[in-house]
Amino acid sequence: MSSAPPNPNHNTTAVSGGSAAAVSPTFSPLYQQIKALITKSLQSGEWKPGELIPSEVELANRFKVSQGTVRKAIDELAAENLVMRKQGKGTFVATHHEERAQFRFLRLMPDEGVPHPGVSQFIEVKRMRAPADVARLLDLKSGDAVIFIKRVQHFDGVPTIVEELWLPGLAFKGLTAERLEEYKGPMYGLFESEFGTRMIRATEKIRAVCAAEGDAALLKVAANTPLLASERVSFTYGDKPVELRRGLYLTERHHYHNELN
Amino acid sequence: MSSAPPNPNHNTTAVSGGSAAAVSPTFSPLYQQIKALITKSLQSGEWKPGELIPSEVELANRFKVSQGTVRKAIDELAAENLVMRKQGKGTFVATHHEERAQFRFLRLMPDEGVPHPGVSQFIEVKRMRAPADVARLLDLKSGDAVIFIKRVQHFDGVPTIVEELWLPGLAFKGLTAERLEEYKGPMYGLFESEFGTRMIRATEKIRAVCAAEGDAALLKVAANTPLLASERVSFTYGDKPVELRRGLYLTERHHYHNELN
DNA sequence: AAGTGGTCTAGACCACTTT
DNA sequence: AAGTGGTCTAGACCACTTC
Repeated sequence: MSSAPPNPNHNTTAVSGGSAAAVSPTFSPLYQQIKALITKSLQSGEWKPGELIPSEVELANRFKVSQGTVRKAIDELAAENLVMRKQGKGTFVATHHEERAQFRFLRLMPDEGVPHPGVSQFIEVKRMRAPADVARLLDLKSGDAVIFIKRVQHFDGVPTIVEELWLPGLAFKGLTAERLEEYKGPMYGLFESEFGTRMIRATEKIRAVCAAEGDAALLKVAANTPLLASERVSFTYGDKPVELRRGLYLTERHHYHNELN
Repeated sequence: MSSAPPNPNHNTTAVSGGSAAAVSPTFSPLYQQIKALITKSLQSGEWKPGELIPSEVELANRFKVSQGTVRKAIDELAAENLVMRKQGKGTFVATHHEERAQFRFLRLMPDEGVPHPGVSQFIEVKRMRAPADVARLLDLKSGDAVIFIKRVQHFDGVPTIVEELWLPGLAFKGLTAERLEEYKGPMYGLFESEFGTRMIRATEKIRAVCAAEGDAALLKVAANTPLLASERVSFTYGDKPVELRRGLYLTERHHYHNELN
């Protein structure tokens, strides 16, 4: 048989995405363009958390590139925990409804034994106007509507975390104390399923502080007990901040675990 | 011209490494075997930190595999920060003598401004016998010789970190207070250059504690000031623990920064 | 011009899962 | 048997660096 002609389809041209809109004139590698297109479909909800995305072969046909190029794009998405590959089955959209995803953001581990989910006690849930510092971190305007949540988390019956959360009011319309109370599982699962907002990345600042009287009472410890103070900002697709969480961790029977690579 | 015959060189056979000793009968993917061979050369010091390793083409010839397979092996080593690729130049053994490597393990950042290296004040350097807890973490026997170092680090003239280190005596023979004092730059650079021990990974446990009187005095703060307590174990090739570091961080003008992905 | 890593393609076969 | 991701090969050209 005769060989296929060499195909000089190189990266000075943007991908021609079937009938999709032409890609804007960025001249990044093809696989990065493909990655961006797939990310767009994830963001738009075309493929929902937990679902199977099209196979590599199908995506390669759709985008008119080789399977290897699609593979490299998906490899990076898998490395960023946006999708999960399962040999023989396919590639799935990542979800917070997973054993493994549970402890990706909460790094507080028990000194003894294996980590297991805590029990939430909601102290306060209300709508309010964003203070300046909250607005800045969430990329909102000062005074924009936000939802404020305060809760205590118990592990083995011991109150261990007291935390305050701020969420953009617009994206979390309809989030009430009742919804929170009745929901089983981690809050990120609720945010993902009910509000279509998936946290994919976060930055955290940690300090040591002394427990103020109110927080000490909630944690049932003496005032001035040393606590870990964490300020975490979580981001969804497009590096958009969508949650501010300020937590106080009691580290007498727990520690914050980190891997440095 | 005639085409080259398809080459059914598949992964049920171990790599035949030229004149090197035959690989033990593990049946992992070829690129993992190549990765292990390259790691071995890194560990043995065949290529030293900062040096250029052989090109992908040369390694492919040496190991009798395709360039793509070598590439995949090196890709993973680069992701683990064992080597660094530079387009057009080659692949280099990672080193702690690098701007970028400086803040890979020390995550304490100033609240304002950019991070810059601290100034060390050595309090104590001595040889001693490993207490049980230190021995356990360093994978030594209780009573084995270790080197103990206590120092304070100052940032902008402000004492901010007091830390104690334990190193296996065997690997760090000849490490004295004088060597430490005269050495410019981060300790990991010294360990790498002078003792051939390169830290490649670490695990850290963090808690909040109250400053004891001695530590408070060193940091020039009131006793009972809340401090971040970090216990870090660093590992070299082969997941061998080679450093235990217990630090107390003053987090009044600094914070511990973490990225959650 | 030559050498390096970076991208892209095409095709083969393997390992795993489902039908 | 068919479909999926996983591995491996071979060859082409690009981008960057050095000579």
